[in-house]
Amino acid sequence: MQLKDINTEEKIIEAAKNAFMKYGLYGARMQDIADNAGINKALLHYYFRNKEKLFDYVFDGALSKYFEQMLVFSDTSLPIKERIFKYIDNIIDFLSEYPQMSMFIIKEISVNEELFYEKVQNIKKDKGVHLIALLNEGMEKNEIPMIDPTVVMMNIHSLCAYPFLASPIFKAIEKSSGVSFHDEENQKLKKSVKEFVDFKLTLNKN
Amino acid sequence: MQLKDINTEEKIIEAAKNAFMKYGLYGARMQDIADNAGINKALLHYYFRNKEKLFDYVFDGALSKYFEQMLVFSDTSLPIKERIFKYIDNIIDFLSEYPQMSMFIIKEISVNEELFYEKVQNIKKDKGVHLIALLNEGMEKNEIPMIDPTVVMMNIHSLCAYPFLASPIFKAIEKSSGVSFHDEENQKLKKSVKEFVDFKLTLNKN
DNA sequence: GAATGGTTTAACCATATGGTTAACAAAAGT
DNA sequence: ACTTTTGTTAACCATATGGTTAAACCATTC
Repeated sequence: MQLKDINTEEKIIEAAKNAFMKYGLYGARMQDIADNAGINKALLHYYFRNKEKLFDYVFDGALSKYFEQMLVFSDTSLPIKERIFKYIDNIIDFLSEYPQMSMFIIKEISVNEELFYEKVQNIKKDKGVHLIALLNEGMEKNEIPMIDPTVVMMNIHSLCAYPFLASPIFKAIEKSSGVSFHDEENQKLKKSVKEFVDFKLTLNKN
Repeated sequence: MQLKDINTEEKIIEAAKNAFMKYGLYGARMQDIADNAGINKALLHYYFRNKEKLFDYVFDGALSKYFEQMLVFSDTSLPIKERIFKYIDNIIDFLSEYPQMSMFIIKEISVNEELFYEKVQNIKKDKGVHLIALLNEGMEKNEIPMIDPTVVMMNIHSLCAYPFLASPIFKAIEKSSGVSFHDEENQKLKKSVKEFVDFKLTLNKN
């Protein structure tokens, strides 16, 4: 029974994840989720009470996983740049495994920004420092050169995340076949982002 | 009458744009679109026949505008790097004016990648060269150093587009107040992307 | 004023949608 | 073996949804 219990709930979560990622909260259909989970629709309500709660559960899980990749920013045993490098490795590996994750988060933000902001404060309260704070710390400690932390923060996140979001755009527009994100492409992407970080954050350039 | 005719159609398109950008094809509601356009719902069908055709009209318009920003890649009166710089100016100005545009395109791709691919071929057939071809041309002409065109193409698009997509993420996660994209922020973003292009594409680095 | 073409409206339609309910089945507890 | 608890199902419900229809309205032309 316990095994069965977990299987039904997990089936629902998996199907819901796919549906919400693709169609969003308002576009996803409960009957479709049930069909894809191989269960009766009433079970969605038995386990998760309503559509919104199911969505919240799935979305909160996605956000938590996303923030986990940033924990390394707090790792004071590493120098600033190492932390950033490690984050780059983390986030690219993570997004390669869950390519839809950024899309999911970004899509839902555009629908309900205020709710998102609230969720982030709740989930993030114990998730360590952010990249801007880290960059500011690096400048104070003279570990990195003077830069605009906001712009560099945006640049780094952009370089890491956008390729996964825009992979189909690249395919269609640039007729590029090299954007399927296997290990080799991930390594290239990581390397290029780290080169950028070196370019921006190496002290001996000044 | 002609004036009146244009106004109703434009009202519909504007309201539809907002709704589809926010909720997608399946999440947006025709009654909401009509309400926000200040018209009777039956008019949506009178002018655009059905939801999908209305969506196609809006989405095709968005794609066309997006591709217009890339026309500069074909401008053979400019050296390679100038074309890329001009594209950076174009796309950042464009996305600053229509911040939801990338979101719209990316969101819909994730729902229907095949249809998107088809549309791109249709719309793009006379829209000039792409960035990868341009980078390859630059390397052949020895205007730029040897680079991986796919990776650099991804980097440039990422740096230009992601900040507009992820602005609310940055606000919530990084508690950054400097991500509202007025002229000053745009100039900073343009400058940082061009610095990256210089870093990657300047010959005397080799 | 009547005819014409275009625009707009309210009512209507068939189906879809998220959610509820009662009955039944299976598992756990005594 | 019986009772209680948990899980599942099919049917049902009230409302929402995209779309249709016929009539009314509007503006222009003759």
